[in-house]
Amino acid sequence: MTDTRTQLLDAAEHSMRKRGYHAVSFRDLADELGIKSASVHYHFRQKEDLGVALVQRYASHVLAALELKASGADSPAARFSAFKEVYRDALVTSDEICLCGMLGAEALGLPDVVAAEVRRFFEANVTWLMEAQSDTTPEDERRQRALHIVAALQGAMMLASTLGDFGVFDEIADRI
Amino acid sequence: MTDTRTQLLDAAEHSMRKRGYHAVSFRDLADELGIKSASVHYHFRQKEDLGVALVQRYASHVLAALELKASGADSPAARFSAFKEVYRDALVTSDEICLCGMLGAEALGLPDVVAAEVRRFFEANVTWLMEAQSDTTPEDERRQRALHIVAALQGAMMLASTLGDFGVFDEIADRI
DNA sequence: TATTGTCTATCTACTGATAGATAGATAAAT
DNA sequence: ATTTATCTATCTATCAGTAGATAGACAATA
Repeated sequence: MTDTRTQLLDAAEHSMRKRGYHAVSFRDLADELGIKSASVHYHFRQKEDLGVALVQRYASHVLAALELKASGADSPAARFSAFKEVYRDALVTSDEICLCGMLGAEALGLPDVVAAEVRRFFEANVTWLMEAQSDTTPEDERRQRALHIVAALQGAMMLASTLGDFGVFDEIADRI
Repeated sequence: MTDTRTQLLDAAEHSMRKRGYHAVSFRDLADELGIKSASVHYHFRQKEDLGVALVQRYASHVLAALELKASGADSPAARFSAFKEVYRDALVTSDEICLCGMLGAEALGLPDVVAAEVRRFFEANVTWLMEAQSDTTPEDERRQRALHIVAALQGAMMLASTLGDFGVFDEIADRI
C-alpha cells in the first residue's frame, strides 16, 4: 500500500488536470482516500503547499521521462520526437491535459508560490529543448524553436481535450 | 451608462480570463458593480447561463474582429497575419489570455453546455482559417494547418502569461 | 396595470482551516 | 525491563467565510 501522502498527490493530480486548481477541495481528496479532510491538512498544511509539492513532483516525473525516452536519441530530430512522445503519453494515457498546461492557464489566479513552480517547469522544458538542438544553431534560434514546440504541444493538448479527439493532437504534433 | 447585463458580462469576462471559471463568483461580480448577488441571478439564472452567454458574446466579438482585420486581406498570408493580430490584441491589450483558451483547459470540468460553446468557438476558428487558405490546397492539409495555428497561438498566450513576458507570444507567432 | 430591475433576507451546502484528543510506533533514560 | 517522552497519523468537532440559489417585497417604468 502506497503511503497516504503519495495517494493524496495522485488524487490531486488527476483532479487538477481534469478540472483545475480551484475546483479541487481537500474534502474531495479526503473522501477519495476514505479519510477526513483534517488529515489532509496534516500532510499539506495549506492548499498552496499541496500545489507546490504537486508541481514539483510532476516536473521531476516529466524530466525523468524525457531523459529515459531520449537516452538513445543521437540527433536533434530524435530528441524532439522523444519530447513529443512524452507529451503525447501524458495526454493519451489518462485523458488529461498536462498539469502545467492547466495551471499555466490559471497562473494569474494562483498563489504566487504555485505560479512560480509552474514557471520553473516551463523554463526547464525550454532549456531541455534548447540543449537538444545542434550547438551550431544560434541561441536565439534555438530558444524560439523551443518556445514554439512547447506552445504548440500545450495548445494541441488543450484543443484535443476540448474537441474530444486525440487525433487532433497527432495532427498538430506531426506537423511541427 | 451601459446596462447591467453588459457590465456583468464585462466583469465576468475579465475575471474568468484571469482566474478561470470556478474562481469567479456571483458575489464578486455583484460587488464590482455595486449590486447584490441576487440581482446577478436575475440576469443569469444559473452560473452556467452566464458561462454560455459569455462564450457566445466572446465568439461573436472575435469573429467580428477577424472579419474587420481581414477585410482588405487578399492573400492567405495576409489573412493569417490578421488572425494572428486578433489573438495578439486579445492578450496584450488586457494582460489576459483568450477566454476560450482558459475554458478549453478547464473543459472537462465545465458544465456541458459551456464546454459545448467553447468547442463551437474553436470549430469556428478552424473553419475560418481553412477558408482563409488557397482553395487549391487539399482539405486535409488546410485543416492541419488551421489546427496547428490555433494550437500554437493558444499555447503561446498561455506561455507568455505564465512567464510574464509578452515577447514570448511574438517570438512564437512570428515563427509559425 | 404589467413589466423590469433591484432589494432584503434567507437557505443549504461547501470551503479552507484550526484545536484538541487519541492510539500506536519509536526511542531514550532509568 | 520499565518508564518517560516524542513523533506520526489519524480522528472529532468546530469555525468563519463563501458558494450558488430562491422567495418575496418594493419601486420605477412603460
